[in-house]
Amino acid sequence: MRLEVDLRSHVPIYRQVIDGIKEQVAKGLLKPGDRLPTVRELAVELSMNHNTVAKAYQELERDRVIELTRGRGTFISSSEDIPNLAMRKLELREAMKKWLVEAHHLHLPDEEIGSMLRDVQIELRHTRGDD
Amino acid sequence: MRLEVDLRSHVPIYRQVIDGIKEQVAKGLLKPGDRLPTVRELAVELSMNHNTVAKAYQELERDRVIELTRGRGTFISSSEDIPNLAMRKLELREAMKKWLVEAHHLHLPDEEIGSMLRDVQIELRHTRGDD
Amino acid sequence: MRLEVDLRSHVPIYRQVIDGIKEQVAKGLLKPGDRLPTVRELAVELSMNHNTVAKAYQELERDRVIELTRGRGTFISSSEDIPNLAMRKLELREAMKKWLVEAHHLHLPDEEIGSMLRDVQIELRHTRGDD
Amino acid sequence: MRLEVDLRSHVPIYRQVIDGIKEQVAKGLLKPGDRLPTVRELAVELSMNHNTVAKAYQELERDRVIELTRGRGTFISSSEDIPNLAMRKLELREAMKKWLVEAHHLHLPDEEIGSMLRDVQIELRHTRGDD
DNA sequence: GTGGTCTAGACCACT
DNA sequence: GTGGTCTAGACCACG
Repeated sequence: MRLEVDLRSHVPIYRQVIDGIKEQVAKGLLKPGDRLPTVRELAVELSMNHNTVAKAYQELERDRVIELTRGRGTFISSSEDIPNLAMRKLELREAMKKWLVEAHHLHLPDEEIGSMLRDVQIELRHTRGDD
Repeated sequence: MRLEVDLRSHVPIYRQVIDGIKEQVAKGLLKPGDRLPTVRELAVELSMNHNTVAKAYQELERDRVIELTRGRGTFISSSEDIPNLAMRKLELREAMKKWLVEAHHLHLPDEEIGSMLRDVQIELRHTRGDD
Repeated sequence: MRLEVDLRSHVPIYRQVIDGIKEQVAKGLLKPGDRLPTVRELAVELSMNHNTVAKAYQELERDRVIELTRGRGTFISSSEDIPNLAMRKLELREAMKKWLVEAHHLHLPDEEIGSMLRDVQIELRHTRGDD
Repeated sequence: MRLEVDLRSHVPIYRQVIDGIKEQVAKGLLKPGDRLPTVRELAVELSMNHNTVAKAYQELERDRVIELTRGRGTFISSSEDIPNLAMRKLELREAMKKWLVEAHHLHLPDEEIGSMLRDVQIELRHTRGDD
């Protein structure tokens, strides 16, 4: 499950787990139907409490990224519907504004922002292998 | 000092103050040499604890966005050097990655990402008046 | 036995089986004396563990919806007596209160609640063919 | 805070807390802007762990019923927007269907359904005092 | 003093 | 053996 968790970070651990799994889905390393480790397996693997993993899994389920079933396990969702789409698009715009403001303070020219963005897109796609 | 602070947001208030001021600098509404309200003035204006404003000012000074001079006041910095440039570029890249991962989960096509980028850039520049 | 079971739902599978059969009885698709598949047949048909189906049948028998007779099979009950009637009416009232509270939080006006309720009644009756 | 929690019920405690608070809001006993007890106060009052109350509060915040702010407290929300409205309406319809199926199995005539509906609506409104 | 997170360890319902 | 819930008790960031 190659998840990196930084205990010193101020980002909550369960949040890092969520982000890591979402990233792997975006990269195509995890595909619909794939089974995730059990809550307790992943907890041991990442040396954390199972409640922390469970919290991450529950939020991922709310976002329809995964499907949790008692007694059966956890799977990457194939669901197409996206909860709260409109609100999340607004939040995405706000997030973009924040990093463009930061880029301005770093004196980054637009071309460098564009190329950095393309770089990261390629990094995400590369693993996916569909560029 | 038109700063909008949302108490309902989970983003800490001092962070919202920092982001708000950085955004106004990026937009050109605040220029090098401009004087900022004192900690206590701004605290009253935004109806918040002055410790909160002080914390925001301290972080802005650390980032060389503003300059605090005892007795004279607080001014937008004209300094050209950017502390921790390399590290902050890495963080920017990470922020972009997170953003793109979220965009993927919202099924945002590349064109929409591009147009959103141009939109927000224009929004930031518009106030600045240098497009 | 057109039963729809959603593994993603947090409603236990045996509960979904119970509700599905009760719904078919309410719709008149299953009538007193009709024979149900055996536990194992239904388990195969719905691709689930036979323990799960057995648990559903047991609860249905407790509620006198079906009758299990060893060796002969399982039939929709023609019994008129309703176990725990008083208690179940109280529970029904509680359930109604819960969805009225939810309706309030969705800002649904009373007329919409009423029309939604009539809609569902018609949906149930329609299959029954006695409107 | 007159919340009744039944430890013997199979409904999770945090869920009972959520439902209880939603009911009080629907009844008008809690109004926008009203302050709720702190997580720890309510935990003591209801003799449960503060984590359980926190979980309830967090879900209530996700549904925009309340607003949580670190260091300030918890308040009934005045927000008008309802997350996931469409999906929740569908769930409400499903709840009604289940309810009507159960009512059929209890041989409840339509008139009794209607009168029960009015009864419960009045019970909810009565405390609110706007009938 | 507020809510947020985390751990350790327990018990339960479901498959 | 799966996930879900709960308690007890700790520490942290925020205002």
